[in-house]
Amino acid sequence: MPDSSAPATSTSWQVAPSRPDLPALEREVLAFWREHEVFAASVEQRAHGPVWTFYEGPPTANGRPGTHHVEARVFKDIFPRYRTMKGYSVRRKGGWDCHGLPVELEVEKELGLNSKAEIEAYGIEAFNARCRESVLRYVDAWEGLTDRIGFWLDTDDAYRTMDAAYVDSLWWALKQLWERDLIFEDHRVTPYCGRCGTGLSDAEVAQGYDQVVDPSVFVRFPVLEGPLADAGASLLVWTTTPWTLLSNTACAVGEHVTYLLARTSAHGVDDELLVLAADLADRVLGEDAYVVEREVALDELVGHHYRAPFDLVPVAQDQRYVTTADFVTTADGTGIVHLAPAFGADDMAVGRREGLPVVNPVDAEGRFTTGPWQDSFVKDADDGIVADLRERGLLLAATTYEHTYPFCWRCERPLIYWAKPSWYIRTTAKRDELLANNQTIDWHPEHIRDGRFGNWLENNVDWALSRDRYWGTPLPFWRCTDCDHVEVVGSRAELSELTGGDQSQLDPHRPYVDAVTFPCPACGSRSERVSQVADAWFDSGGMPFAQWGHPHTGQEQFARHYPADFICEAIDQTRGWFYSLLAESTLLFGDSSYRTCVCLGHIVDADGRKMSKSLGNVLDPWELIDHHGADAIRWLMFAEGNPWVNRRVGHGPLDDVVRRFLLTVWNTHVFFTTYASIDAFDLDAPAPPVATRPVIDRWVLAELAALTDTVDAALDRYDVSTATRALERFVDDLSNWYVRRTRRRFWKSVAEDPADKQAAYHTLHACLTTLAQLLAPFTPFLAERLWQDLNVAPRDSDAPVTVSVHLADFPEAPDDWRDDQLRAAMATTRRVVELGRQARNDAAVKVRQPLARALVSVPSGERAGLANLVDDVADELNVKRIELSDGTGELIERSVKPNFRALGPAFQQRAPQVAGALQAMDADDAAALAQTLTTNGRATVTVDGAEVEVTADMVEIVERPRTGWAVASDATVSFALDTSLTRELEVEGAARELVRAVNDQRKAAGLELSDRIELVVSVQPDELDEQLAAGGHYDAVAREVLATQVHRAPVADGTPVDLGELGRALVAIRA
RNA sequence: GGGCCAAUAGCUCAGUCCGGUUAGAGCGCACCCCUGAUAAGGGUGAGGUCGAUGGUUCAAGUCCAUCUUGGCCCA
Repeated sequence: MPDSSAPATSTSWQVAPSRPDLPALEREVLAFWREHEVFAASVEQRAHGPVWTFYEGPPTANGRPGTHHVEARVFKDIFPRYRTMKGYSVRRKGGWDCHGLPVELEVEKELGLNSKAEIEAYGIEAFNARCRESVLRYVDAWEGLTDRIGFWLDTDDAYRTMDAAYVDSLWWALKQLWERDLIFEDHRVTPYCGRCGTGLSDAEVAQGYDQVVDPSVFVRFPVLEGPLADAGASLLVWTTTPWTLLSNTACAVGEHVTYLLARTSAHGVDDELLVLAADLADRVLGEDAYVVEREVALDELVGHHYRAPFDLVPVAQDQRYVTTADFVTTADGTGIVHLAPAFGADDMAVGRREGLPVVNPVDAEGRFTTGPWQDSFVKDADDGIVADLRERGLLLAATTYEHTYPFCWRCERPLIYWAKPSWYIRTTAKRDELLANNQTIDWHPEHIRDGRFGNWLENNVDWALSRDRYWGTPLPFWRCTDCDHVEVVGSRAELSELTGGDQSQLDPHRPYVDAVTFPCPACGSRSERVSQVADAWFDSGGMPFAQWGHPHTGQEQFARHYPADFICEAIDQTRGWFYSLLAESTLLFGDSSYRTCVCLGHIVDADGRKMSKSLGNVLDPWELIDHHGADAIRWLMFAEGNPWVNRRVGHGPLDDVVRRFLLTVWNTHVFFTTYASIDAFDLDAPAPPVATRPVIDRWVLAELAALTDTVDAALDRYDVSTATRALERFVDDLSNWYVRRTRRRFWKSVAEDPADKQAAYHTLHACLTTLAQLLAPFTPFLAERLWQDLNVAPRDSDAPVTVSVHLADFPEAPDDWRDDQLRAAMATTRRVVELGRQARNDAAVKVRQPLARALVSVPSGERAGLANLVDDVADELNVKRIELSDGTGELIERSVKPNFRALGPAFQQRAPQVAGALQAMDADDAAALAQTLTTNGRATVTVDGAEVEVTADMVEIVERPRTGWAVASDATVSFALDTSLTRELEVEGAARELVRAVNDQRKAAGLELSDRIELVVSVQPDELDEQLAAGGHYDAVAREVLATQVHRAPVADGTPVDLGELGRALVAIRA
């Protein structure tokens, strides 16, 4: 890297190495950024620009970052970089999510602890200290990776959800919610491990499902009221958890289920009457083993009481009645569902609606607290319970049922669903606002809004806020031990007032905060903090205000940075951070805390499989970066597929990116710096006005202008796919058309045409510098290196030196670059060249062999544009003269191609017939039609005996050469090549052959591009030698191969050159 | 069981919002060309029932309905 602190001189072109070590190059760039504090400067420079806000969704730093984290982090980087270059003030405050069960579990594992009891025995103070330490342990690893992938994030200024000021803010928020009556306490059914004494998170439960065989029992619940009772009927109820029958408080039927009264003697009781779902009677009672007495209407069931199988736990008999629930189906069981609100989330929901009691005879270890099975683990009591039911004649049948059931991932014991007292946020009260605010968010992809996220909001349930854990934001709820008055504390300052002591230095974590008590404001008795901590999602959802300590501190920052213009996370955050952010901002501030949200898909391996430890296909991001470089990974993430579908990452795809894209950019760059260095190209030399430059220069600048517009517009709407596709396309155009076509302008000597050479240098330089700017948000390392090498810093001492591309503005193309007509014309030209190559190939005539002429036909609309570019076609194809058909020549045959877009609407049902008639025209008719359309703009055509009128836009006249030449055509363009050779052409071809041979030798001899040589050549037969000399071809060869002298003399050590039928030569070079 | 997404060449993906008559690219494969960007470049070829069925339409990869398969989320 050139030392950019020293002003570059006009001749100090650093020649880029042709085989770059991209990771090493990136490390140099990182050092450069560090040394010049480029990140800070890029923010500082825009300090007075309009504010554009990004919120960092805080990762949990208690484990090493993986490749999937790289994905999110490069997307979090690209848009802030882009906005910064567009002049916005973009602060990138980092953040770390510090609390939560995963952290605790990690520490438990380290300490060998297995239950809450063991944690408490170990001591909450020491345990939480370990948690704090554990969270910070990997911050270094995260910061290292963040830095290495070029994610510019201010980690020095990062917020941490465990900081006291952050917790203070959350307390404020909770107090706000409490004062608005949006917080309440109720029972919550959670998956629970009795042995570990802890509830499990959904994620934990998800990893512990197993196939089990459970009891499947059908139980009679005698009806106590109404005609069914008079007839002696029983409800038939099914369960796979007999132990919950002790807590039965109601039964549920489905509103859309048909029930019937069945009479059967097949199950141990003669002539008994049972109520069950019609659809299930065959399956449960056995086909032909019952008779249908009648259908049972829903209102014969709903509201009627029954006798529950157990009465061990006191329940008002009034509670045991039938109600409805929408989750009742006829997929399993009997269509009548037994409800035990303490042990099922659905049951609890119905129970809450009906005001049913929570009957819970089970202790925190999962054992019965009462009855004959007291002290048994509930699942172990199932057999006894079933036996008891059988004895009492209540059991109709007992079989087994195989299904998946959750187990504790830690101790492998079956989980139970168990009601615990919990604190809730009443989000359901604000459901309509949540839905309305969701509509204001610009989702990418769009379908998240009304799909996954919208549906989730539609079915909103109250947010279960509390966790019975240790390492989290303690709920600031103090409850009076006497009168149960709850006081919610909004900050440590408030706590100071309440306690009458200074709590400003209090660590607001357990156990310290648990020790703080104060006199109950209601009765003066003693208030103690409730034991729970907050769901860690509440922490991260509060980051818009809590990261600044708002409202206790940082109110201005909060006002300046609320809401976020942009957030970005993987799609699994819909119910996580995306929700907690929206819920908290809606409840607290009434709006959404983010305007745009980009949801990313997941990263999968090169074979499309999920990365998992068990498959052994987890990719260490460092391994990928060290091998391919960060830019390669970044480009892969941006360019490969859609951001929101799963993307494949691996060595193969990364190799591809490097070869196909990064090295193509690099090779072009190498090409430029190589020649700029040889020629000591002076950037300060006045650039020829664009309008005066050769057409190929104007073309590439027109493409560059279009590219700039495309990338700008795409990034503005968060569309990286369009942007990367356009960039790949341009790089290919630049490398494989512009440079290919202009190569010789760089290596020919300055004296030949100084202005042309200046134009070429300035044009390619503009392309590369603009490309560097456009690439800066995508591949910041490569872009920086290009920028540095290209000496873009102005050298007159007054101008400020733009030391980094990341301090530059996002490019805007000057108007004099734009030329869409030229772009279209060049597209046609390239198509013509393609066909020309095909024609040469088919005729087996080498491109080195000059040919006299070719005839080209294109649609009339493209003729004018192509006319300006035929020289390029001639040169590229090594044809002396390209004749462009003017549509009238004898050699042209015409046919008609219908344009359905215009024909369809005009002729409707008859369109196919009209099209058919047009296509069927012979060459003469087509020529006549073309003539009429050209003069009148309309013409009549006979279709099925009737005349119809067609207009010029309905047909395309296609021309094809009518020669015996080598022809290649596509739908609308034809290329006919005259392959006949004259002696002159053959001799010229021989000269070209010599040039190639000499250049081969130059290369073999390891000569530099600019080294001069002397050439010794001996051509046989003499006649050919004479003709080469007479035609001036030896002079031409000398110019091409930089030979100062050409000796036509015998060479003993010469290399033979086969000139085909013309003869042969021996050549040798002398340095 | 519900919701969302996906399905186009051997592989990875564009194209679908806004319908238009030879469905593209890259990689891979085969053959050929080029040889001063060369770990490149160019040409040709093989390879497609655009997941299935039905519908709308003059016209469907594209719009509608149903279904199949896979993925994610929820239950």
